[in-house]
Amino acid sequence: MSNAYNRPDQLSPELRRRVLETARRLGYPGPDPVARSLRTRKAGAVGLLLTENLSYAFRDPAAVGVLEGLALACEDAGVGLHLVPASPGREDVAAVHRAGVDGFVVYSVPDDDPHLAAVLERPVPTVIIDQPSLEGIDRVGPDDAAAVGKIAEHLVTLGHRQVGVICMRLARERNDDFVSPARQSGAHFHVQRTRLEALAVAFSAAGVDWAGVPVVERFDHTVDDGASAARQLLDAYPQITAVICTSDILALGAMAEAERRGLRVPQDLTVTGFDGIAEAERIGLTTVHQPVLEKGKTAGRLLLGSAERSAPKVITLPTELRVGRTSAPPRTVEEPWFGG
Amino acid sequence: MSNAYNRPDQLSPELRRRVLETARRLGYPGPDPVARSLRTRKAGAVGLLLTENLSYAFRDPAAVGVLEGLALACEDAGVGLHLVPASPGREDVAAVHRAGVDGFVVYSVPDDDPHLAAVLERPVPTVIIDQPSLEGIDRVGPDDAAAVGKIAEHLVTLGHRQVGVICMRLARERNDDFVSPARQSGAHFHVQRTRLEALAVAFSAAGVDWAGVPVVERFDHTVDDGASAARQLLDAYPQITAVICTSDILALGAMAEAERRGLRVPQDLTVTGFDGIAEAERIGLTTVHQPVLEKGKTAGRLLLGSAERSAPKVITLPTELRVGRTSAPPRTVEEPWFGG
DNA sequence: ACGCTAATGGAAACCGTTGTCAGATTCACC
DNA sequence: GGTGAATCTGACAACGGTTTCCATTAGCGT
Repeated sequence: MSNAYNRPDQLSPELRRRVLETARRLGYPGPDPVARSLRTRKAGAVGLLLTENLSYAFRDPAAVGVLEGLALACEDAGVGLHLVPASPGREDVAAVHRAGVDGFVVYSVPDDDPHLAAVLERPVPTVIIDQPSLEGIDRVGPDDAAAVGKIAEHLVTLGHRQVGVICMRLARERNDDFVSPARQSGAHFHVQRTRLEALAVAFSAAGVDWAGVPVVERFDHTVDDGASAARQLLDAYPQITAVICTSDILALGAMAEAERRGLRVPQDLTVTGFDGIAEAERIGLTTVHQPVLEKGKTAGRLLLGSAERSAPKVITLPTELRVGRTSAPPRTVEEPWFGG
Repeated sequence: MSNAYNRPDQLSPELRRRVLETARRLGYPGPDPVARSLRTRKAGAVGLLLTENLSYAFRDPAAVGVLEGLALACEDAGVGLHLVPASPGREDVAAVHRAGVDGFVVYSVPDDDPHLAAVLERPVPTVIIDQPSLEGIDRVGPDDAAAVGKIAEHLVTLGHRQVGVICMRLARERNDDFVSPARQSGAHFHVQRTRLEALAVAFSAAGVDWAGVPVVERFDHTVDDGASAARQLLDAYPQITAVICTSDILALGAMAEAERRGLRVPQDLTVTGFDGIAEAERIGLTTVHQPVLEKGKTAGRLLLGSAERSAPKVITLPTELRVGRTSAPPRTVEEPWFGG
């Protein structure tokens, strides 16, 4: 029976035809995939863990890009992509245990997430994206520190010294407010922590007191949240000349808020993003582009093409500063028209 | 052993502790999900079949919305979402057979797709989205005919009689060109066929000879393809006063092409879309909004909350005409300024 | 001390497939 | 007709859990 379905070459066409015909007559629906998986020890699927509000995962083009790249790699290999149900709130680690997969990709979860711990306990290969390095685990991601450094250098060169920052959530608990230094350095989202640290280093080097730089955090990752964060930031610190956002989505919101309050970008206010999504490019946002599709694809390939289970690999993706129409030198209030 | 993990109440805490401790000492990674699935006859996952270029699925916000809604429903139920690898080109039906899932959701595949046939052969419940009704299968989708009717009525009322149409792919083979009547009526993508038919009915009723209305098809579903389709359409039929697109993405492309050739929208050219994606709303595109998130969520609920396997359900979702800033009466060439 | 009941631990059956292996059958060819 | 190869058949043991069922034991009352 098994042969008729799986190895047509081992038996005569006539017999195969007869077997299949009989099977159909008996209403046999074909081999059970689960039983097959048990026997062959191959699930034919890779699990994707992203402990995020799904609204985040699907509404952020950067995240969708990663998803697409991963799905592409899976499709090439003919294996399924199993999205593990893991709400941020629910501590339902069981879903990780229940997933019949040959490996996991972990993307953008806080480093203290119990789901992540559960994945690491499973005896299957794992690749992490945009996460802090873990002993013996493959990793892929951009050099966030260097990428943010490019943005910082760009702004410093333009002359900005009074800047404000808008960032995504830093921990599992909500804090839609200004961020304390402790919360900054203790952030559980690797990407956000790294970017903030890199900004601190770069601006400190330029003589800016980082402790005086306001950082506003938003739990949800939407354009509207970016706008409200910008409002909060500019209400409290109107002297700011540049708003640095850790994602393009937030930057789009900041742009909207700038327009709302009559600030011209970039003449009155510089806004920068991060990721390089299509819409950012369309409107000419100054940002750092990272190859999100490649990120997902590379992770998938790493996981699936694991013929050589040799040393764990760490792949760093290139990033590129894209100077658009949203950054310019600050307005020189101290040096009026006769200055210079 | 099983009891120790799954039913702590059935055995003494002492024994449970001992069992778990021993398991840990032996490096036992917890129950194998596949074996468990085999025995319990529950895979804990639903399969999603969308035989499309993944670039389509992930780049069309409407499709992403469906995906998000479905993922949301799965998350609520604590089951995984298994994306079945099915490229449009590859006839790798095996992937459908190999998927260990408790049910399938089928979205936006041609009605003659072998993958779809393979899904229907599997002895698991299935819900189809935006597909032609099938005997005994749950279905969810908007009333496409009525929705398109609203657009048509809007345009007819405005006075448009010289219209052109841009639609998505109608069959599995590529045809980036004008569409013959035969291809229109024989389209294998249910949604597209229905929309074209509804347009034909509405405009015929308004006295327009549908056979004379040019329809341009694009295989890929991108803004650029929408633009190139508009170019092809307007090059051949410059007298057209309204371009009807069967998706917002294509409409965005048509807008870009209009701008490129110096046509003002809506004064010189009316453009309409379909779906009601966020970006369309942002720019004020006249379109028909359909609740894509609800579509996915409803499908998921239907599949998962199947306590009552009674009669197959068909759920029709509401649509809403959203008149934006891209539709207006046609320029009255025959009746200049003194007309009236 | 005895018998009954309830609680508990352990053994065995089962889920549906794949892989192997021995034995039976067919067929061709010498 | 005998031999060998090729092909087919049928049985059976895993895979790693869950579930049922039975035997054992403990607890309790008389």
